[in-house]
Amino acid sequence: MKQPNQQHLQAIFLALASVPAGKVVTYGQLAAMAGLPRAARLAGRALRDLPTGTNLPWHRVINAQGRISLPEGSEGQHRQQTLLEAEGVVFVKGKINLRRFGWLAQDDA
DNA sequence: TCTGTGACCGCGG
DNA sequence: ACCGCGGCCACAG
Repeated sequence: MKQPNQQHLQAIFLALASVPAGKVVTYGQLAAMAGLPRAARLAGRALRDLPTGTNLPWHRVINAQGRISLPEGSEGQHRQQTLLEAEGVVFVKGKINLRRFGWLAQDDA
């Protein structure tokens, strides 16, 4: 019997745990950090399956457009934005400037 | 084995 | 800047 590849999810969670507060990463970057370059969707699935009371910084993961990937107006979306703002992340018109808050993307201006 | 689905990504129009 | 389309990876039926 074949059970879900928890190895990959494990790697993703590990990478996620290494993301510092006040910084964010995209699903694609997170997957890459976990050693899965083209598995952005897997990262998304991993977070979706994540339990509610997890201690992992799931909220520091956003899409490549600098936007929160949860349904607009959903509770999760609002909670994620609130958590990020509490860490100092700034939203401009619903979007985050990855140049400033992206962990891998070094800031400049 | 083949088809459909998803907290994604990047390119064009 | 918004929308649509194809591509990608892993999983479920």
